Amino acid sequence: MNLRELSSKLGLSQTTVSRALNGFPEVAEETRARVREAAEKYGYRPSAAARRLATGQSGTLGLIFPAERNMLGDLLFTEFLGGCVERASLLSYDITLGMAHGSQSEEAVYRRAVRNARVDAMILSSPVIADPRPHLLRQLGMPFIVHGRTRSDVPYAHLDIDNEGAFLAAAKLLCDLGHRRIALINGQRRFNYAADRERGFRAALEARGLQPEPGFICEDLMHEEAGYRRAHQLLQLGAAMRPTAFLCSSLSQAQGVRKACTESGLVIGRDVALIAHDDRLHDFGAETFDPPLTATQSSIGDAGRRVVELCVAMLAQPDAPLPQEVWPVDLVVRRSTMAAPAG
Amino acid sequence: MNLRELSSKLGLSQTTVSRALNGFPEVAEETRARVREAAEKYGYRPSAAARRLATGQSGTLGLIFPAERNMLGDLLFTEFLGGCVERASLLSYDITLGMAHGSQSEEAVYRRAVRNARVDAMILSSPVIADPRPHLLRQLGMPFIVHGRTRSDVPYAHLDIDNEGAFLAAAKLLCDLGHRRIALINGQRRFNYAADRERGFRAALEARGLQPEPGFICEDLMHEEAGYRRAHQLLQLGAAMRPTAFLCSSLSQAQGVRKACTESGLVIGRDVALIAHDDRLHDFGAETFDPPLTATQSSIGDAGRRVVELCVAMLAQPDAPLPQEVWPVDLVVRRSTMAAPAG
DNA sequence: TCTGGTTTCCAAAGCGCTTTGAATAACTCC
DNA sequence: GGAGTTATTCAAAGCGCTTTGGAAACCAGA
Repeated sequence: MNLRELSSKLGLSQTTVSRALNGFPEVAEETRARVREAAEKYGYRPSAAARRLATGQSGTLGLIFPAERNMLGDLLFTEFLGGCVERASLLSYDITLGMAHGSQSEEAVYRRAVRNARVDAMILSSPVIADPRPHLLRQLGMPFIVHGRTRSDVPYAHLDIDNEGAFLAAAKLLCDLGHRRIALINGQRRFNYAADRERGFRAALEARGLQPEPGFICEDLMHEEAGYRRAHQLLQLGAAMRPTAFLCSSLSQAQGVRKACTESGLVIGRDVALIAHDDRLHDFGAETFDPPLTATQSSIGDAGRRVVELCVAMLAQPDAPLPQEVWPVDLVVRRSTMAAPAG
Repeated sequence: MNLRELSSKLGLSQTTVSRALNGFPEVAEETRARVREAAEKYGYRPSAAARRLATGQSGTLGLIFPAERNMLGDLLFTEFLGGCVERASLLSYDITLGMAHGSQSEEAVYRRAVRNARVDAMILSSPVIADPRPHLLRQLGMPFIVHGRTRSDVPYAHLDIDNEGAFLAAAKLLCDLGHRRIALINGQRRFNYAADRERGFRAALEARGLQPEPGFICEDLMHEEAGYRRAHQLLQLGAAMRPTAFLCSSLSQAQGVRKACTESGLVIGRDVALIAHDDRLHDFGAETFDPPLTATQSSIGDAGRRVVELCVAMLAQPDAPLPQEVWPVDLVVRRSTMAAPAG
């Protein structure tokens, strides 16, 4: 059942039927109701392909697999992706995935994706500090939005969380609890979010007149093993030198830290304070940690949903100013933080 | 630059240019070369939308997020998805993702995806034992291929690994090493792959004249914590009763088992034998386990790549018999298995 | 009754490709 | 040299929708 058949059944022109269905104002409400009813009755579904050809819009957003993959990174990506897909389907958009294969450079992947022109816009995730992709896409004329931020000399659409503010607040809290030797177990420094977190961390110490101890700022992957390894090493320093508090970039890292502490006979929330960033993965939250974890938290799934919303809005209003959102991050105090042990 | 412009520049008809570019035989090789060159020179890219409308094919495969999500489940899905996307892009296909949102039933998601008809075929992952989706899609006239198998009264396209054979072989190996008390830490039983593995496990014991001990067959999630919890519980049984060997459905579970063993003062490969299934995630393999793990292994990423190949082949030859592949699974013996301790 | 303004609907022109059915050119073979 | 092939190329008809530029119908006011 296509538009022509439907309109002939109704005794109306294709124009009118099309407009009735798409909510244009110049069709009488009564007619619209009749058309809607008939469309329902005959199970009419407009052809996506035809609409795409006619409008020049594909109704599709593109997302490229991050060039670097690792377990927890994948997990965060999946959660973000899930949010994107969910909201996109609500807005009648598709999400299609691209990926670098073999020897292809990331740039080539983006170029190809744009050339093939099967997407109306792209979503960029995991930007590094000076990410080349915004410049590239801008040059290629492809609308895009970044999940995160990066260095750029021109404005670009983005949604990010206030990583710097979050880690500033978390580190200040630790300082105010009397901690002087605080370790940061961060994500890999070349990613912008990790750089922001480090900056927040440093600023907090500085504001309290402290300096980070040498070796107390670590960058590593987002998994348990990394947290364990880093914490284990730092705890070897002996009671007078080792950190009394840890600030982690992910719950997984925090698990590793806890494990290392336990092995050293230290109890989180009594001997060692621990704060981590919690991305609110759907099956794993700081409140179910043992002990319940003080955390900076922000749902990465919500971010995916919002990114898609913004992206669609951007396409609808190409001349509107580029959306730029930075979400504040909650610091939720639970039982893993306490005053620094005396001495 | 579209087809009309290009062909007028060449002084050829659109037909000829189109055929030259798409490799039809009825165009002279010399003409084809000329056309190719001009296309390259002017950066001509055929419009996907127009092609879709003209051919009725969308050049897109659909994949729906598994209804149930959990960390390792997501990870396996991501790895599979990565394989799909990689191969699809090589074959000039797109992968679009769908997802259940909120109250929508899984069936509704599939129905909607089909109605919207934006995909040529769908890829089904994580089938349960009697999965309703093949029947549904068949009825809706949507081509599909299943990654895994399920109960069905009609043939359907699929690619699976021989889970039953793998666990049969693994369990036999353990029996032949003298183990009598072997525990199976499986995935959730309602998934077909888990049921297959259990069947293989039971068959191996039976073939050796053994019976599974009560409580030694567990089903659980695919993560470390589950492995730890199950193993910990079984190891409480005391030296004469507890398992001397474990067979796990994933490396993550195996990590948990190792942890539980260590806590009980047992060493893998000396006191307790351990075999796990290794899906060959790109950043985590049984050979880097400590100790290197005897494993049944099969790359889930390769499966994704192959599924896409088969799917595309199926679309190209709709009348060919449905592809049905079941891959044998290697059992690689490493250092985590040894003869059962005496007694 | 006529005018000017709304409201409602329509015919037709694309969008850029594939594909059908033919026409033309080039060869072969008697 | 003409009939019968074969190798090339082409014009035109879709694919199913959106959208432009009117046209028809209706209404109130003069």
